[in-house]
Amino acid sequence: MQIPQYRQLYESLRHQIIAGIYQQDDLLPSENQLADLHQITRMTVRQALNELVKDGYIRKQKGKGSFVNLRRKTVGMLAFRDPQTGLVGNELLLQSKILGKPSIQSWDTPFFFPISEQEKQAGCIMAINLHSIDTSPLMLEYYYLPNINLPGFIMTPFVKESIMESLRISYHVEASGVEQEISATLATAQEAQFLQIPVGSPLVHVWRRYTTNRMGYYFYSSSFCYTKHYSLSSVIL
Amino acid sequence: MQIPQYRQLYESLRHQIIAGIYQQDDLLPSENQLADLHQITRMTVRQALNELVKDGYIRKQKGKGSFVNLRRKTVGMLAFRDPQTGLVGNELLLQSKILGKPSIQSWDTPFFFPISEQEKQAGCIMAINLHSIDTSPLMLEYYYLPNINLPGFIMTPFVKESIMESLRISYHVEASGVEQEISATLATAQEAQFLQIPVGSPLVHVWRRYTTNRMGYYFYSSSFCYTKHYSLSSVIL
DNA sequence: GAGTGGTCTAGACCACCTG
DNA sequence: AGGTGGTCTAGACCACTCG
Repeated sequence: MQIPQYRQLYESLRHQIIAGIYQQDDLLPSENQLADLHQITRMTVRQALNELVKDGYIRKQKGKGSFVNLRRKTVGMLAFRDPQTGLVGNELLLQSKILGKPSIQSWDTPFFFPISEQEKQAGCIMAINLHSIDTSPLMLEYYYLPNINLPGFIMTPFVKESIMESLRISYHVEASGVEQEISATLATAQEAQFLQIPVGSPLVHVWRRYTTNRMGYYFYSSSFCYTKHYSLSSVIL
Repeated sequence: MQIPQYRQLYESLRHQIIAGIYQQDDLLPSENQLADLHQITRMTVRQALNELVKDGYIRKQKGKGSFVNLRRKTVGMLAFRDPQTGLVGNELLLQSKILGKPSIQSWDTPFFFPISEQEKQAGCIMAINLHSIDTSPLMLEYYYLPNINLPGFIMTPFVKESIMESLRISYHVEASGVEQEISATLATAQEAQFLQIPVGSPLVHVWRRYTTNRMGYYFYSSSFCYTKHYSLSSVIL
């Protein structure tokens, strides 16, 4: 078996929800109906539906059924949101841009997160990403990648001007979880310059440590967010 | 059946993990062993273990087993953390205190979140909670509770000087999810006074909308966090 | 009363990991 | 080779919802 049956059903339903075939608060077929329809047992259907619940696509109610939920949880990532229009994340025209050339250097000591000996030996690829909406910068991100098994990273062109996308597409490294440390700071000269704001503006500072699909490989980021016009939103179940 | 068997096993294992009987990275008994031990089927054991995975108490690895994970995800809540010692949440001696008397008032207009007609009619219970570590204040929280089905709330003594605890113990209202909006601000005179910090200090400002186990009942909070010495941490899978 | 999701049983085969 | 977790089957009874 290549792809598990519950996964296929999950993807099928997920696709229909995203495509709008099932809409907000629509009632999905019952578990027994789905089981008959796909010629699988109800337990397998339940596994697919429970994954959809976990990922926020549907909600279940005993005695009634499974309903579509379009408000999805943002998995660890904070997404920008316009409090005026209510627009979130991808609905906004977010632009991403790599600043300068990524460089290989030694780790800052002390680094915010504890670094293993192997990571220290390997050195650190540092890259800077600036996210804007229209022409106004919102978030300045410093990425720190242990230089392990990423051949040619600093020479390879970036995908969609995004470090996360490049890791995913070019090296099949995907973030599977995030640990975040959040604080408030005042903009220094450098942050003020990149974000085109006055020195001393309040910024949300987020340190992140990403776990990945590559066992034992972590990477890190330090982000400065200007939240005067757009706040950071996250929905968690 | 009162309490499901998988829930009993979940609580039993969870208790043993918290109590330190199973420690970080310890190997739990295998699914088959747990099934034999508790005279239940493996599928029921798996449901218990999967809940533990979901709540971050253990991790599973195919071919090896289930391992204890003490780094738990903080469900929606941001927990304070001391970057020096690495202490998180309850390990720190966090003190909670209700400031003044809660009052029933009308909702601020406009309120940060959209308010339903029913919530507007009912009015709003406002209460202020201050969280400190030792004697230094860390977080100032304004709670906004729709005055629906909370008889005697403003007269009832609080449980552990905490609004969330009081809702849970006295009214069986429990938060099941959170939507957060995060921004950075500068401390006003009022925040500076409560938090005993200079006016103009950078603060993390968090607006929250809680979903609860009571269908259709939401409550809200607005928190100001002083992050100079302790950052806000959250781990999300 | 009929249908729904929640819980549970007693098996089975598989891919993965370790000795 | 033997044990582990991942997937799956074909049933069952229950509490809840609604007409």
